[in-house]
Amino acid sequence: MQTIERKVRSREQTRSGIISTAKAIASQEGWQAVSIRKIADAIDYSAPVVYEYFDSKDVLLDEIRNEGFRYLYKEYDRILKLYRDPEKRLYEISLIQWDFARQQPEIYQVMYNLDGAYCTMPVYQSEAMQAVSRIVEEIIFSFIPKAKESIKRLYFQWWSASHGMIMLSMLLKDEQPLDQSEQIYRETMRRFVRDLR
Amino acid sequence: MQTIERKVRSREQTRSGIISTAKAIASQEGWQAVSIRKIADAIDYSAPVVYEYFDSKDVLLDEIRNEGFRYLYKEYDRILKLYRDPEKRLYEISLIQWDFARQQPEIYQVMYNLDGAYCTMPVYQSEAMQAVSRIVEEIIFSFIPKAKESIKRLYFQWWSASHGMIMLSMLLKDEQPLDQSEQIYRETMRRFVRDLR
DNA sequence: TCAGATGAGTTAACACCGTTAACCACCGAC
DNA sequence: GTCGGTGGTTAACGGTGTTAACTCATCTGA
Repeated sequence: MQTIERKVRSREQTRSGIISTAKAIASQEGWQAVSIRKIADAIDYSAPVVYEYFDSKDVLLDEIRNEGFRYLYKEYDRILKLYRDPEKRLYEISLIQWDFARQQPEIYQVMYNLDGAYCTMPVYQSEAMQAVSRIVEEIIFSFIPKAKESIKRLYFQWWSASHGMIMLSMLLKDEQPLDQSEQIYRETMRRFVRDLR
Repeated sequence: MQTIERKVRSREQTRSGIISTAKAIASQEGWQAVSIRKIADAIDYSAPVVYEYFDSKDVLLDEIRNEGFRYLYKEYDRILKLYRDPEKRLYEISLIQWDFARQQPEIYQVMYNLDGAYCTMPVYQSEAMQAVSRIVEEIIFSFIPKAKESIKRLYFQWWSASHGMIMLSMLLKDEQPLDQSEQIYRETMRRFVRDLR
């Protein structure tokens, strides 16, 4: 008789298999092409087993989205340990945001409901997203200790600047090479951080 | 026998009927809920007649998107006639962008493939979008006459700043009131325009 | 006036989608 | 040896975009 751990491990394996094939399909054919049946086929199961792991397609997408935010959190945390200067920290975090969107665009898409990816759950209610927000807000605070409202405002501006340019770069990538966009992005974020002083 | 004009007019009426009910459904239930059959029902036809007017759902969405860009173009043009100062012009255009996104979010969504709206045709190939780009680039040029590359770069930065903040404001509208976001938006765009000097 | 063409609109179908109910076969326990 | 649960299946429901085939009225030309 297989131990209970063994069963749990196997469950977690197929669960992460569902997630990673969903991401794989999205990466190759776009989120619009991701369907429960296609995922099930890819992992050699019938469609209903997917529902043993995720109540709906929506919560599957939500899980992938949260995975994305958790990944970002981890990376931001790494930067926190790597540098002490708040200016440097915020700039490096901006770069991570760029690299993430560039290397895993599907995840970035589902995080912001971009390009056919559509997840009903509101982003701002995601615990993982709030953790990410908190970490950046803390950096900004250590930078210029102001009232909470001001910090929120500055974070909103930083987020907008970063996300806006990333989104537009992806949108125009066939017109304006990504390397060029990256250069402008770096300069813009550097300027933003500098002007914070 | 009804004249040929009469027939053409009727055709154009049902055509614009299709477009406006698509927008109406999107406005009330989101783009995800927009289906050919639902549109057909609303205009008291069967589904296939929609295909007499639009080859596919995709080109219907593309038409709505282009309508959006044409509207923006018209508004920008109005500003051009209203003010002569390039600084004022660019700032006013930024405000139009905001009002447009706020008053007709469905259109804004389909223009940028946001929130479940998904149109395959690439935006940057839209003639209407390019006209909008040109008009803003010309304003920036009259501002600071530089090489074409620099203008494109500045336009990209302006567009990013505006679009990024608009998108995030919509995303966070239940957390951060839109009026507050608008205030920050105005200040940010004002600063952008000022720093251009 | 009557046959034929035209064209607007329909129904029915195909293949897919998310989701759920019903079922089946196996495997450990008593 | 029979029972219950567990992991998996098939089949179905209502919906999607899209197309082929059909109907039927109206207009055209002889």
